[in-house]
This record gives sequence, C-alpha cells and structure tokens, in this order.
Amino acid sequence: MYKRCQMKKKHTKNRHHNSTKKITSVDVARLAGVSQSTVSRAFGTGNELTEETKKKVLKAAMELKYRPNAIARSLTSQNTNIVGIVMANAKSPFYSKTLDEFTIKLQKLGKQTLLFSVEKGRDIDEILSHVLEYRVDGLVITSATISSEMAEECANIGTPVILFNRYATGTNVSAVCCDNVKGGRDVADYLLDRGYTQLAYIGGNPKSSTNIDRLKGFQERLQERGFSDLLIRNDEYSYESGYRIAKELILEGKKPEVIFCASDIVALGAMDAAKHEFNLKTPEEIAIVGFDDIEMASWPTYSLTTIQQPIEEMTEFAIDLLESKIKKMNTKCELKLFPGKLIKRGSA
Amino acid sequence: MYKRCQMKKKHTKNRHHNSTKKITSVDVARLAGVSQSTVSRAFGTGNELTEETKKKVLKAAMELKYRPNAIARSLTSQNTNIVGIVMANAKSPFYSKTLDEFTIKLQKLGKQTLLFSVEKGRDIDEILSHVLEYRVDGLVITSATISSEMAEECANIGTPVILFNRYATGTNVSAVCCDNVKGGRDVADYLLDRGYTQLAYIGGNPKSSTNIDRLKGFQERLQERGFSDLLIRNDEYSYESGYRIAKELILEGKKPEVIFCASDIVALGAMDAAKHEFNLKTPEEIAIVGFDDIEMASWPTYSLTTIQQPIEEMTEFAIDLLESKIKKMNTKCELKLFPGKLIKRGSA
DNA sequence: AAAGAGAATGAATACGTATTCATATTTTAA
DNA sequence: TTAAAATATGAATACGTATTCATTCTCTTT
Repeated sequence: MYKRCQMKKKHTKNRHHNSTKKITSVDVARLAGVSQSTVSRAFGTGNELTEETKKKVLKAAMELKYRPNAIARSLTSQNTNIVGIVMANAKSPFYSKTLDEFTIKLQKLGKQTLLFSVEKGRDIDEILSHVLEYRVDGLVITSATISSEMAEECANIGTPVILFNRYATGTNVSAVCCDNVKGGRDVADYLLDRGYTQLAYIGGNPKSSTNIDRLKGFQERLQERGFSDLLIRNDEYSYESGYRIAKELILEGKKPEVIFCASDIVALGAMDAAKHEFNLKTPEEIAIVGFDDIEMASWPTYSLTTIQQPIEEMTEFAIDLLESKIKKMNTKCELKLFPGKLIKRGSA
Repeated sequence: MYKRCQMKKKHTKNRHHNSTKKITSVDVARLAGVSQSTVSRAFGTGNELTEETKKKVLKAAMELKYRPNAIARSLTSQNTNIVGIVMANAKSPFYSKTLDEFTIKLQKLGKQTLLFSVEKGRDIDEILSHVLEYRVDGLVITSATISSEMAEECANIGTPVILFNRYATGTNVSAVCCDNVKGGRDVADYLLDRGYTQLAYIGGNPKSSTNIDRLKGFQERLQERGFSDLLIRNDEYSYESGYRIAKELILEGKKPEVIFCASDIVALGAMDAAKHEFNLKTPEEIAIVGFDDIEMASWPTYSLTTIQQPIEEMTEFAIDLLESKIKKMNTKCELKLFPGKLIKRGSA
C-alpha cells in the first residue's frame, strides 16, 4: 500500500516537472544495494563500516547527487547545528563586524547562523518566539535585551542564551561584554591627565547597559578626581544623533573642551558637526573620544581616540561559552567582561 | 512497547534535570482532550475547526507553553520558510545594509534568513552544499558568483537562486543588479560635461561583473565622446585599496583631475589619500566620484558624488522574484537592472 | 574445532507535524 | 421527516534520517 502510493506520487511529479525528484538515503541505498541504515552510517562519523561498503555507498551517492537532509537529521538527532543571532542595528559598523565574526567562526565549527533583525520599537519576545520554533541549538542576542519570562522559557526548553555587548541583571542569562565601566574610567583618567577641564558626554540609548556603564565609569572617575560638572546628553547610537547633539551643545554656548561619546559612530557625528557647522579644529578647539574602535576610527580623516573593544576575542569567547552550554558542560550564569584598550589617536 | 520506552525515557530525563521536557503537539492534544491532528489544525490557517475546540486547544497550548516545532513542520510540509543568503564582505557598509534589508523584509513575510559568509579564497561550492542540506526555500547570493554545475544542481533539486548585485552569463540564474554600465556612462557624461579631461578609474575586484560593467560603461562613453586615455587600476573593493592606489597614482606623477572609483568605500580611501598624503583639496585639486551611495557618502566630511543604488527597491524586487520562483509561478531566467541615480555632491 | 567475542549490516522504529482518508455529527434540501 | 451534503474530528501514515536491536558473519582463544 505504502509503496504503491509512493510510486504513484513520484510518477505524477515526474510527469509534471521532469527534473524535480528528491533524492533520499533510500534511493542511495537501493542503488548501492545496501540498507538505508548503512547509507546513514556512511555519512556519519565513527560508525562501523567496511571501507568497501562505505566506498560503494559514497559512489552511489555521488552518482545520484545525494545530499543529506539536515532538516530530517535535526529531527532525529535533536540538534539543528543552527545558532540564532538576534540583532538590531545590524548595518552599523560595530554590529556588522560582530555578525561577520560570529558567522565565520560558527561556520568553521559546522554551525549555521539564523539571523533575526529587530526593528526599533518591535517586540523582541515575538521574534524570539519564532527563533525558538526553529529549535536553534543556542541563541546570541546582541541588541535589545531579553525579558525575564522569555529567559526562563529558554532555560526551560534547554536553549542556552548569551547576551553580547549587554547584560541583564536578574535574568540568570550569561553575557559577554566589554568592561564598559572601566572603559569610561580610563577615558576620564586620560582626559584629566591631559589637562581637560570642561567635559561633556554624549550617550546612546540611555536605557542600554552599555550607555549606563560607560557614563557611570566616566562620571565616577571624574568625581573621584574632583570634577563634578559634566554635561550629559543622551539620545541614540547614531551618526545623526551625535551630529545633532554636538551642534546643540555648541549653539547653546556650552562648547566643552572635549566630548566623550558613547560610541564611535556618535563621535564621528559630533566631530563632523564641530568641523562643518562651526569650523572647529579637532583636537585643538574641541577634542573627541569615542568607544568601539570601528574601522573608520583609524581613518586619517577622523583619527579618533577611542576605547577598542576586542571583538574577535569576545566573539571567540562567546562561542566557546555557548558551545559548552549546548553540551551541558557549563550551566552557570556568567558575566564575562573584557577590558577595552585605549587607542590614542589624533582626536584627543 | 513504544509507550513504555517513551515513559521510561521521560522519567529518566526528569530525574536528571527537572525542567527539560519537550512539549509536543501530542502533549497539548492530551491536555485538551483532542487528537494530535486537531492541535496541528489549530495552529494552521484555513482549517475547519469549531471556535470552541480551537480555543480549547490554544488554551492547553498556552498552559504548557507549547511552541510548534518548525523543523518537524518543514519535514512534512516540504518547505522550510528559510532563505539562504550568501555573502562575502558582510561587514562592508553596502552589503550590511543589503543584508539588513533582506532580513527585515523576509521576516515580515514570515521567513527566516540563514546567513553564510564566504571568506576570501574559500570555495563557494562547498558552502553552497551546506546551504542546500538545510533545504532552504530559496537562495540569494550577493557575493561571489555561482558555478554552472552548482546552478544546475540547484535547479535540479528545485531551489531557486537569485544573484544580487552580480550576474553570471550562461548559467541560467536570475539576477537583480544595478545598471552598472549605464551608471558608468552617466558618470562619464557628468564629468565630461563639467570639463574634466584627465580621468582615472580605480576599480574593485577586476573579475566581478560590477567592476567590469562600471568600467565598461565609463570607458565606452568616454570613447564615444572622443576621450581615449583613461588611467585604469584595479584591486579590490576596500578603503585600503582605494587609498593605496590613489597614493601610487599621484606618487607616479599621474595625478588625474578626477578619479571615478568603482565603489564608495574605494572612493573614500582615494579621497583620504589625496587629502592626507598630498594635502590636495577636493574637488578643486582632485575630484572623486564613487558608486553605491552608502551612508558615509552623504556625511559632510566626504560629501561624495556618487551613483546611488536603489537598495530598497532592489531587495524588494529580489524577494518578490524569489517568492514567485518558490511558488513556481515564474521559472524564467531574468536579469533585472535597476537604474542608478547620480547624486551630485561636493566631491566632483 | 568449538565457543564466544566482536564487527558489520539490516529491520524496525522514533523524531514531531501535516495531511489524507475514514467516520461521526450536523446541516441542508426535498 | 428523511436522504444527501457538508462539516468537524480522529486514526493512520508520510516526511527523511539516526539509532536501537537483532542477526549474520568473521575472527580469536582455548
């Protein structure tokens, strides 16, 4: 009964569109004169198989252009070899570099990247729900954070989650970050050491942990060294935002000697505003410091002094951590902080 | 026998780690007092179901925090709702923007993006092989092209492929591109109209269709208008490459009046080289034109005259085309060219 | 040489959902 | 009111692979 049905179906298909025939391990088995199990074993690792039969199977597979079905495999093996990555802002230099690093490194481990984009104002939980339907082996969230309910749900179904470049207190979710507080402090020290006294801070998204910590470290250290008046403005992580805020500050007659921007892209905006709106020279008339060390920061036109985030080590670590969680070797909730490095260039 | 085995397994698991129990439609069915089929129908669309039973099922599902398994669904429904995207250079501004557009638009259609990164010098066929194992519904290739064997194989297994921002003659693969020849011609006209006579071209990857066509259009039009000496250099699509080549040109005493660069990122490099290595003013002493219109091109520091690629329309079209191919509504091989738009800014 | 260990293979089945087919129930038509 | 049509649901099975269990065959070991 089954066989007849099967054949009828195939026949219909073939008549309809000659070429579209799906080759399965059963077809290979038939051609090679072995069982389907054997074909499966020939494509796995560490299976007991005679060299001879293996060769026979692979030859048949080649002949039919057989390609194992990863979807079917995932169903039985209970792991997809897919890692979900959730990003907002995937087109910004820092995050696109991060994504690239993740993708390449995962690929080398035989894993694939399922990418999700969170648009501003969209509900991340809804997106996460979709991610989880695909039974990803693990999840990296680089933008936006995760609600505690969703975190718990991930934990329940056994999907490890790692936050990258942000963390969420009280959610029991591991995170890999740059030490933003220390970065802020280092900038404060550097600027005070160079004799600046009129300081400003232009932040990004005021609710993000990155922004909070960078400001916190900066402000804290300034106060420790006796400087308490700091001009603070927040908005969002973008060139336009940096440009606009810097312009406003200067127009309001509050031109500082130096602005510490919460990210390079904001810093570039601020620098351009100073230069093109007021013809101010950097660093003589207004100094700028950024955070991230994106590629553009090193271009001579900007030569931006900044805190470098060690993206490669961070992604490397994040993947290792995720792997160990996937293998259930590590179930602790960790917050790993990487120290940033002050890169001194011309802008301050 | 099966049931006993099943229960034993669950029991073991629960003892080992209390929380990790996979909820399936069978569990939901049991709680709701219906069959598994009914649960399946409750989550599909356009199925005959009483409001009452549907509500009952959804309530049970909610209670158990059930989430349909997309992998299992893919196996039966024969489509994954996953689109594969192959990129090299995913961190460059143009491609990261492209990727973002694709991801967001696909998501809105309920599709997911499986991302593959091709590193320089890596074999793309091997990567494509992996993509195909996941039985993606369709494939977008934005970097590197596709071998004709692989194209044929995709066609055989019924996976539609679309090249984006490149095309391959003789492979019968559809492509969505900017009209690069016309773009090149437009730049030629613009520059000749403004009276430039000493022209240079700095290309990207000399084998890419983008580079070939942009140069072709540019050179063709120059010749049509009687200008035959054009300085041509190719290397790769990067800031560093643009910087280095521009520097070399000038050092060799061949400073042109204007350089047409095959991409914005190359143009920015060239501009910076002129400015920082030789203190040349743009556009007075050396004019620069790019291609793409990435965000940075509009920043006042660069104010780059360039050809704008209509990325949003192009991605939109590419997705529509892919969709219609997935639904087998369109099996033609198309090459869709979008006209670029000359954006006149300060650099030329 | 016989028995037992070990290796190679096949048969059967699980993975979780969608769908077809059959059946029970309700609605419509006559 | 009854036959027929339509609707709602359940039972069974397919999707393609991995794996467990059983079986056959080969090789040691005494």
